[in-house]
This record gives sequence, structure tokens and C-alpha cells, in this order.
Amino acid sequence: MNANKARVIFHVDMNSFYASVEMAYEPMLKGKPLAVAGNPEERKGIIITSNYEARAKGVKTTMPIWQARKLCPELIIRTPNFERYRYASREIFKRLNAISPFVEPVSIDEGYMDVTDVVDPKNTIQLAEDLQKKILNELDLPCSIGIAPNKFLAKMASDMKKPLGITVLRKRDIPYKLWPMPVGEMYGVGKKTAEKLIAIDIHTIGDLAAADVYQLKQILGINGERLRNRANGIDLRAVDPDAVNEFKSIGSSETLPMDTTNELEIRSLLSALAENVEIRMKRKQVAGGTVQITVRYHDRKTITRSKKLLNFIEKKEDILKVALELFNSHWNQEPIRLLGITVSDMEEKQNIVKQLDLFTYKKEAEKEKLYDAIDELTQKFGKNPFVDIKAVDNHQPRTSFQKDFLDDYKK
DNA sequence: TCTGGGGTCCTAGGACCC
DNA sequence: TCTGGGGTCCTAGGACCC
Repeated sequence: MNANKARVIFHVDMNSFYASVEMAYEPMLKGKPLAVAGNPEERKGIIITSNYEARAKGVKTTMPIWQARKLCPELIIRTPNFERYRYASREIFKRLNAISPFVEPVSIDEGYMDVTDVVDPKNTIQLAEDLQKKILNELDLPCSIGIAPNKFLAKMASDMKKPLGITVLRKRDIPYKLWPMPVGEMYGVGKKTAEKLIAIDIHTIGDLAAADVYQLKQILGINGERLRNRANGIDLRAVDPDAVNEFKSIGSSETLPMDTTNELEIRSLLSALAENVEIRMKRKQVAGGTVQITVRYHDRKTITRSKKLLNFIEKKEDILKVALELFNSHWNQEPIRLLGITVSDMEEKQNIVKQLDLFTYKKEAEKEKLYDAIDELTQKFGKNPFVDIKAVDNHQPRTSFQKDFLDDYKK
């Protein structure tokens, strides 16, 4: 791609995706307040997403179901059908890939597409309209599209008009479209960062764009400089179609129905989590070198404990063994709310050279030390003090080290 | 009666090595 | 005797996003 040419990047963002998929499957739901939420019988019953009718009543993501019902008694609730969402997602990305090879999925319901070299600039908006209509007509799913010269601006643009929006955010639009926005609405600025910024009198994205870099770096680290650049419309990240295959970890976690200290219950959940991780690692043909557990206590205090291994592992039993070790050595006996297992340091199975197992590894290390010691002594005395090399075949070793040494020596 | 589950990236301290 | 300055790896925690 021509590095000097201004890029044209789309950010395609599905509108209330899970709820929209449910309405596509069940058109009777359209026009009624709908939320997708976890099991309402359990405390994990929180709102995952809701449609615009429900949002109008104040229903928000992560809100507990009871609270949502209080705000909107006629709220219809569906439990998530992840298979459906994955299928819909594949269909959406098929349609993006038909337009440009430079498509980067970011999550199940959003992605970037670099169309610089596939569209005549004067047809850019037409292309976005056609894509939006195609997804709506063929899949019954609404999306918003942001069009901009880089990823950050495209992302901000897709957020500006929902549902079914198409928003162009050019460099010259920044001062009046981006800068008046509250700094907390900027992508990458969450609650904590917004608080820190407001504390130094930075209230809008425009304030951030003009702020002192050194002061920002002092309170936000390297992120301060990056955010300031973004606020000025600078973002050089490429749209990377391979990013999706370069995942770094696979994890599984679950909130228990009730806080527990029951070791059987704990063990059985860890076992299920390890199995889940194994299945997904197998699907992706990878093994991992680090195991991490997450323990959330009754008071929501959360700890993580991890261990880097000498070998790559992929089997449930191996994952579980390390997870249990970590758990047993760090659990403070208090009631547990959530448990998680994450495997990281991923390596494609085909790239893994056969590793020594732990036992062999130790023995090798010990042998290495022994050889060094023998070398030293041999130097000192002018001959090997342990073995008479000429009589090696008759020699009776007295220690396992000597035996190993001799076994090797005979070769 | 609160607050799921899947991720990524960054920071910071200690160990260890040169 | 009283001690520098890097660099890398490992571990734990935190911020952020969907």
C-alpha cells in the first residue's frame, strides 16, 4: 500500500448485536423492550445487551436483572445463544471480506476494513451505504459505519450515529466534531483515566489535544502521549487481517451460584474450567507455557496467581494440576465467588519442538553439573578420578550419577 | 438483592546477569 | 568495604474494551 496516500478506513459496528440477532430470529420481538441477560435465577443474571426500546427505559449493560425489571417491568429477557451470534458474525465478516482483503475483526460484532485501494474516493459513502443495506437486508442486522483516515477516528465516527449511522470524520472535521466531546467518551479513556484528566482540568477531547505532553506522561505513562496523539487525530496503526490469529491467551472463568469454601465444589469447577480451556486450545491447535488462576472472593477482592512452566501443555489434566497447585498454595480459606483458569504463552503445536519432560530436564541439569565437576577434577589430577576409562566395561558405578556418566561414556 | 465472561496492554518490583 | 547501570525474565495487579 502507498504509505503517503491518505487511507480510507471503515469501522463497522453492529448495533446492540445480541439483541438484534434475537430479533432477527424472532421478529415478534421487534418494537418491544428486549434484553439478553444471564440466568435470572442466579446472581450472574446481568444485562449483557439490550435493544433501543429497553435502553430508552434506562436499561443498561451490566445492570442486574432485578434493577432492569424495576425500570422496565415489561422487559423481555432472553438468555444468550452464542452459536447464533458466532454464525451471524461469520456472515457479516464474509460480506466485508468480499469488499477488501484488509479486514480486521476486533470482536464478535465489530471490525475495521481498509478500503483505500478498493474504492474510488468519490464512491466511498456509496460503498458504506451499500454494505450497511446488504447486512440489513440479507441478515436483518443493523450496523453503524465510521469512515476516517485512521482506526481511532473511524472508531469514534461509528459511535456518533446509532443505529444505522454512517459518519465521515475527516481530519478537518476534528475541531468541531471531536474536540467538543467530553474526554470520558473517548475510546481508551475509561473511568479512572477520565477522573485523572478532569483533576488537571482536562474536560473535553479538545482540552486533551492541547494538553502538555510531559504532564500527561507523568500521570498516565506512555498512554498519556498516545491519547494526546489520538485526540489530535494521529493514529498510524495498520488494519491487520492477521491480528485475529495472533491471540495471546485462552481463559475460562465462572461465578459460582453461591459463595463457597467447599473443596469438592471448587475442585469440580476448576476441572470444568480446565476442560473448557483444553477444548478451545485443541480447536486452535495450540499449547501454552503459562497457567494463571483467578480467585474472586466473597468481597470481590480478586487475586491472580500464575506459573510459567518448563514445557508447553495442552491437556486438561496438566492444566488442572498446575491450577490446583496454584490454588492450594494461595487460597486464604475465605469464601469464593468466582474461579478462572487462563493459559497464555501460546505456541502453535506445529512449532513446538519436543520438549524434555520435567524429570528428564532435572536429570539433564544434574548431569551437566556432574560433568563440569568431573572435568575440573580431571584437569586437576590429569585423569578422571571416577573411572578408569580403559576398564569402563568392568567398572561398577557406585552412584546413579556415576552410572549415568558411564552409560553415556560407553556410547 | 448490585455488578458476567472474554480478552489486550501496561506498570512495577524482585531476581539474576553482565 | 557499603557499593553503578543496564537488560531480561517472572509475577501480580490494574485499566480498558466489547
